[in-house]
Amino acid sequence: MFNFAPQFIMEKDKKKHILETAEELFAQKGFEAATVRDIADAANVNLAMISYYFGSKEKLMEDLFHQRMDSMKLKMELLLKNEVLTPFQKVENLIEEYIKKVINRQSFYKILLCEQVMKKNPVIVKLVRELKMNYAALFSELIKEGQKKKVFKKNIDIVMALTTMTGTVTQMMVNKDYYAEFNGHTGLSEDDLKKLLSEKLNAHLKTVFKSILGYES
Amino acid sequence: MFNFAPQFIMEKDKKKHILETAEELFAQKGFEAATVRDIADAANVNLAMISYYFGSKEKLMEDLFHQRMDSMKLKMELLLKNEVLTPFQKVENLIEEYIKKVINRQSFYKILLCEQVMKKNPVIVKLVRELKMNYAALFSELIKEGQKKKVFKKNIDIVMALTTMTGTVTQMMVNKDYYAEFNGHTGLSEDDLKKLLSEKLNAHLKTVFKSILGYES
DNA sequence: ATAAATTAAACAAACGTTTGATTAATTCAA
DNA sequence: TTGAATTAATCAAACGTTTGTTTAATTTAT
Repeated sequence: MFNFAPQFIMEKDKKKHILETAEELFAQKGFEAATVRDIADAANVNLAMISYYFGSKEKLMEDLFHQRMDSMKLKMELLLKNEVLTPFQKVENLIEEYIKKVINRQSFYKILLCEQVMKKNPVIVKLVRELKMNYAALFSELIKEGQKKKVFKKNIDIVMALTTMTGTVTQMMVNKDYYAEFNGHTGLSEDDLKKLLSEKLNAHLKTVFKSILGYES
Repeated sequence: MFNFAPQFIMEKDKKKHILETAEELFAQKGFEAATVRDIADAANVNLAMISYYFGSKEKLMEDLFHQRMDSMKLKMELLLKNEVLTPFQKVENLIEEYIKKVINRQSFYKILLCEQVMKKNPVIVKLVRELKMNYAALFSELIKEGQKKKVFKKNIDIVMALTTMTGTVTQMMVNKDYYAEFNGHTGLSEDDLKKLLSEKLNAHLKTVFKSILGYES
C-alpha cells in the first residue's frame, strides 16, 4: 500500500554495509538459506533495518545486482573504440579485465552463477540477459574488426568463444582449492593464490583464444 | 492372491520416482527453495513419505548425489586402458562423453554447479572433491601417455585444461537460450537445440584442446 | 519540534519433521 | 487352506521452529 522506505535520505554508508554483508552471506549460503536475521546479525544492525532500507529481502538482492552490474557495462564500449590497440590486444585486454573482475568480486560472481542456473527472480533474469546479449554484440564487433584486418579467421562462434572465457574463469573460481591441492600449492595465502590463478588463467585463455580466433602472433 | 510384484520392487520404483521429481525441483528452484511439500505434491505422494524413505530432505539430496555420481566413476578408467585409441582420440572421447552426460542430465548438473559454489553439505563436498581429484589424476595419466608418444607438448596444466572443458560445457548449459537467441535459432525444439549444442561444443572443444595439448593432426 | 533512524516485540505463514491411526501385504503355525 | 500375528506402507493432522515482514514505541539528529 504505502511505501515508507525513504528514497534519498538514507545513510549510504549503512546501506552499503548491509549490501556487502548480504553479498557475502548470499554467496556463502545461497539466497534462500541466508536469512534476514543472518544478515542483520552479521552486519550488526537491527533486523527491521533491512526492510526499512530495501523494502524486502528480494529487493535487497535486486539492489545488489543493479549495483554490481552497472559497473560492468561501459568498459567494453570504451575498449572497442580504442584506436591504438590491435584487435587481438583488445581481446587480451577483455580477458584480463574479466579475470580481474571475477577474482576481485568472487562473492558476487558466485551469486550470479546460481541465479543464472535457477532464473527465479525476473528482474535479475532480465538484467543478466541484457548484459549477456550486449556483451555478445560488442564482442562480435571486435571480431569483425579483426576479420576485416585479416588477422582473425572467418566463421567464429561468438557466444561459444565467450562461453569458454566465462566458463573457464567461473569454474576455476569455484574449484580453485582443487587446483591448489592438485598442484601441491599448500602453504599459499589467499592473495598469493589469487595472483597465481590470475596469471595462469591469463596465459591459458590467451593461447586458447589464439586458437579460437585463428590468430598467428 | 495373484500379486507377482514383490514389495521391494514397488518400494524402489516409488523411491526412484521421488528422487527424480526432487531432482527436477532442486534444479529449478534450488535446494532450499524447493520444499518437501513441493516435492511431495509434484511426485503425487504423501508428505510423510519423504522422511519415511530418505530420513530427511538433506539425506534425499545426498542420496541423489550418490546415485548420480557413482555412474561417472568407472568410464574414465576403461578409456585409459584402451589399447586401440590414440591419446588424442581418448581426449576426444572424453570430451564427447562429458558433453553427452551434461546435456542428458542437465538438472543434476545444475544442482551440482550450485553445490560446488556453496559447499554447504559436507557429504556432497567430499563426494565432489574425490571425483574431481580422481578425474584429474586419470586425465594426467592420459596426458603423460601422449607426451611419451611425443604427440602432446610438455608442461600441460591438467586442472586448467579440465576446467576449460567443464566450464565451457556447464556454462553453455546455463546460457543455451542466449546462444539460440543470439544466433537466431528461434523455432528450434528442445531436442534439436540439444543436438546442435552437442555438435558445436564437440567441434569447439576439439580445436581448443588441440591448442591446449599442442597436438598437430 | 520535526522527521529520520532505530528498536524490541509481535505477526501470520511456511518450514521440515513426527505422530498415531489406518490400510495393505506377508508370514506362519494350526 | 485358513486366520490370527507381524511387518510395511500410507495418510491426515499436528508438532515446534523459523521464516520475512510489520508494528508501534523510542531514540537520535537537525
